[in-house]
Amino acid sequence: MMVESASETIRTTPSNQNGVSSLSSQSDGGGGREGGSNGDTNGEISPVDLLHLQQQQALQAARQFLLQQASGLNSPGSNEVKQSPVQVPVSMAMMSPQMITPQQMQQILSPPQLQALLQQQQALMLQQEYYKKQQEQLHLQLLTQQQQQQQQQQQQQAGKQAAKEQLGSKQLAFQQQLIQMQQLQQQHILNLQRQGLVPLQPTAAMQSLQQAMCPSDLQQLWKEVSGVPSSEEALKQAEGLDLSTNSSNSTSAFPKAASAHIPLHSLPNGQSHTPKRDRARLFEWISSFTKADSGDDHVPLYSKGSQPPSSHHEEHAGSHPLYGHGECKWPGCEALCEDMGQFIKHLNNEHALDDRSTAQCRVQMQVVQQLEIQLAKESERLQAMMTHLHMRPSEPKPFNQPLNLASSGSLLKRDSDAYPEGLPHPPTSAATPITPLRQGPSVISSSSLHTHSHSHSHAVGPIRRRNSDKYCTPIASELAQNCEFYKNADVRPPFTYASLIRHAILESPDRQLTLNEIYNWFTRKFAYFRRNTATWKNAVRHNLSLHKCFVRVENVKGAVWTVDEVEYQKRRPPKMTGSPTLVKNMISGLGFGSLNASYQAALAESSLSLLNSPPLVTPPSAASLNMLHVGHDDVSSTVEQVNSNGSCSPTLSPQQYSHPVHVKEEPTEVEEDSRPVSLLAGVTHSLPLPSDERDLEEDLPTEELE
DNA sequence: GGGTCGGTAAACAAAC
DNA sequence: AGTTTGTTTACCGACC
Repeated sequence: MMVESASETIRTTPSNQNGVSSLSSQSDGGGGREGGSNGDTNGEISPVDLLHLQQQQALQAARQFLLQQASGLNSPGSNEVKQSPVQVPVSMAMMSPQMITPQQMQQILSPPQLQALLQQQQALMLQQEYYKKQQEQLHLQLLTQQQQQQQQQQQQQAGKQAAKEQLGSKQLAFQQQLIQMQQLQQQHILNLQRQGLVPLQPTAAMQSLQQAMCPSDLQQLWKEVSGVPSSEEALKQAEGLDLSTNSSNSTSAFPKAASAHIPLHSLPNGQSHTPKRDRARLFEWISSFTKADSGDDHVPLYSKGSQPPSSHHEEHAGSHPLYGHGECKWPGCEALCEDMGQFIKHLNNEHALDDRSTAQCRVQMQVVQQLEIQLAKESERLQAMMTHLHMRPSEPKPFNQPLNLASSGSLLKRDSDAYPEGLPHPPTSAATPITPLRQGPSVISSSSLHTHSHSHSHAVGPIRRRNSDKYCTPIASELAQNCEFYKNADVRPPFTYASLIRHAILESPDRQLTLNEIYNWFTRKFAYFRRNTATWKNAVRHNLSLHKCFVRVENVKGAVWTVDEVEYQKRRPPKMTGSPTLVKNMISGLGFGSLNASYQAALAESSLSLLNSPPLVTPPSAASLNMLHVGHDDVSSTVEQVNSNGSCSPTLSPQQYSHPVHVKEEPTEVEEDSRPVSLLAGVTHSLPLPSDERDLEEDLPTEELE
């Protein structure tokens, strides 16, 4: 890594897109320096820098995250959901955080993971701030209240006993609130930090809600919930005892939800519309709602204990949906109640029908609604996935048909078209936080998934992921899913230059590109390649020349580069030619023998992120699955097949299209596609891992054709 | 420890 | 003349 960073600072080129390459600059000491001219190293902060920064933060979070995992940290008082702490490959978890460099992190974690971490961290920071404020406010209030009390006591000493008592009790309540607040905070922070691993928690739910709603919605919602002091509350406030409202934002009742993003816009109590007016109407509204959609109790979300759902708030003999583990499960409450009786009392006292309660109820309904929507979506997706997969076994060796070509493939293809050739592509949304929202959940990036063992050793910035490149990374799918990410985040893509180049070429309409077009493709697709142009361009050229699989073809207009698939395949020597059984074993092994654990972890993770990820985000789903089976290297299947307008016959063997030079024809490849099978095979019979996984990839195809 | 592979640096030449 | 493109060599680190 030293080498890399050093070299980066030293050379790099200013040149940018338009191929103004910089090779020349290398020789002349003067011209160099472009690093600066690139904008990233210069005084002002470029979008890229911002991204960098954010990535750093995310990485920090990731470290923390891993540390927690390693230490088996699990939320203490937590919920039923006993998530296994291992959601990340063990190897990663074992690493001591200090040993993980940002670059390692980048490579260890898939882009989606990074995104998630980033988001988490941001949310965490915001929350912490929020809590801090809350606490400060509470303390302040406590103090002032004490003063008031003292004054009152002095003034009207014996006088108003009653009033005093009232005050006292309120103060008590207040203190209790403070304590609760702290508890909440701690717990919530824990939750947040652990969210990547433990989904389906109140926090997660709230967060997803937040994310599902636009900030303004949330603001309004929270204003309604908290910002608007009711007439009674106003009174309390006069006494300095207000518990439910806080100066600026949100309420103490729902610190969790309020925190994360809202603070950004810190709702300055601008318009407190919807005053508590007629709570009667509110109540009506609510009850109509509950009738409408609550045949089922959603409450369980908040009841850590497994209380059998009892009909609406009816206090049942021994159980109540809002009561569990000696705590009140009213959102944000968690007051301790020794027994049911006490709880009922508490319920009636603290959560009576008032504005706050109704508002909270509304929020809860929103939460439920969101979750239901989400659930419906996910269910549907699951259904589709399952049906899709179940069909798989029937075609055990259909080479190439990576299951989901349709989805990822098409995506990918179009994507390329979207950009005019040679366009300088301004760092699109680089200025924004990595644009986590869109890409979302692709979660289990193949790389992360497959990178099990030695993956973390790619400490070095360089792509250098042999394994992934070889048999783990389906560039096509990975790119398809994370194309936005790579486009905007200054993260090095986990692919080798060769595979990237190949991808670029195959992705092109004619399956041939000029050098400059290749450059453009790189810069277009990867923010990372918008810097240090001299370096990577040199690498590209180097690769083009070095690898036989890249064939230079003289064209009318000059020279273009094409891919000789056969050669490309040769690069990795096929070890086992195919005994079907062997192959089969390999496949299964490939799919799951080695991946089993990580695969499952990834799966869990994916579902997790699903839950956590904002709906806005493209639903994770299919995509992630896609990667799983398309898990072969590079571009391959997706690109080829889809790209060729469906014209490509899946059954073609590499040999068949071996004309190096005029490529453009029907390409190809069948290669790796056997992977899909692997998924199934792996699932059904998880065999011991094969010795060398990559072989499969390449060999299969050939043999399959027979 | 040696081989392979991928990334990087750099020298050089030919073409533009 | 300067730049781009292409080739080649060398070195390093990671992985096997």
